[in-house]
Amino acid sequence: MADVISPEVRPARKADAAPDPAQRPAFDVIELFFFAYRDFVRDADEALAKYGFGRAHHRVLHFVDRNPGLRVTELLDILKITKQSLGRVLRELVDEGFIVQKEGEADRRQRLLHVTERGDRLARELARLQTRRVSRALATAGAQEAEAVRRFLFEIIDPEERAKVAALTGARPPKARE
Amino acid sequence: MADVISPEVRPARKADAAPDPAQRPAFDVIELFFFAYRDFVRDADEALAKYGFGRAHHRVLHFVDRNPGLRVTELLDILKITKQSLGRVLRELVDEGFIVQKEGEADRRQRLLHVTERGDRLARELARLQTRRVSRALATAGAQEAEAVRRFLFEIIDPEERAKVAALTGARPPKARE
DNA sequence: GAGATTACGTCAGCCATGTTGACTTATTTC
DNA sequence: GAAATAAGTCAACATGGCTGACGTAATCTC
Repeated sequence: MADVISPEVRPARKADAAPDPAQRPAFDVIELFFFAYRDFVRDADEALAKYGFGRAHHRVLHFVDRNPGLRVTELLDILKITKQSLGRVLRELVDEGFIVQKEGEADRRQRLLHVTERGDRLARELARLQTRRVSRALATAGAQEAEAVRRFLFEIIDPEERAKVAALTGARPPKARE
Repeated sequence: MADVISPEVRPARKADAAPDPAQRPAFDVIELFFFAYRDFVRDADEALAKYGFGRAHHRVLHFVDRNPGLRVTELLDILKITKQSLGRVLRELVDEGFIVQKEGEADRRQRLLHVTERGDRLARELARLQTRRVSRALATAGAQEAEAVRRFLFEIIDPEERAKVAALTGARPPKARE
């Protein structure tokens, strides 16, 4: 391999110091976010592997556990994936007895999603693992700092999505903090 | 489909209120983290699509841009993926002229990674998009609150990884805050 | 009551990005 | 000179996204 060394080289590094601090790239937060998320999902991934499940199953199980009677359409809107993608993982969760679908009483087209006892156990075990990590990370934070973390995460979310997320998580509604 | 309604139903919801608040599941933070990350990567994903690139390319480009002369082994350790996975993505970035590899001077086995002018431009454009989102989210936060966010993200990371991340991001070193 | 719409499911095929395992080449280290 | 290291590559496979096209049952609307 003779052409490994290319004549085209990287220009000298630009100084990180831009005039306006708001315009200086937030490299630190960007990278921390990447590393934090990478490790955040790891606990659950390992636990899920025992069941032959993946991250996609976790998400479905989690939101169904937290929102019993959830409609399929609502779940699609939460996860922002297609019906076909959801279909696969949902079928597996139903087949393995973690989720059941109950016909809607008012609207019999609906297949309202509920976890089984088994599904509830797994969902809570996964939540426990992630809670342990979150609790440790917030252990040294005061109430105000913990609230600052929640607010930061909330405001990273697309503005049009916030009302929905607030309703789901119990976070304060958007714009309600002035 | 006659067996939609299963006899197995979900048990009555357990109250969220556990005795010890540290043991109560941190559903809010868990869910906010999921939604925040989902939207955080979206800006860049859209920009990358124009080049036929994906998230994997972004990660490589980002860390090479930030760490000129990075060794392949180091990059693998940062991304926590296999050599084969990286290989594909890296080859594409090299082929399209975003990254060049330079033989190490001290150790000629090394293929030190550098971005090209073009790679630098794209990396910075992507960083700009994510910085915009981060800046908005931190706009109402004070210095102490912004620091609380960084600390939270840092402490979500696996303890054994923190020293490395601190070195990369310039975050304060682990345990250095007492 | 007929027709449009909605809720849900499914078949088929494709793509991006991860994995394991085996092996090669060049170079450095001991 | 042998062993270890840095990097690359081939092949095969899994997961979880996607699009497009359809089907069925139920509800809504006029």
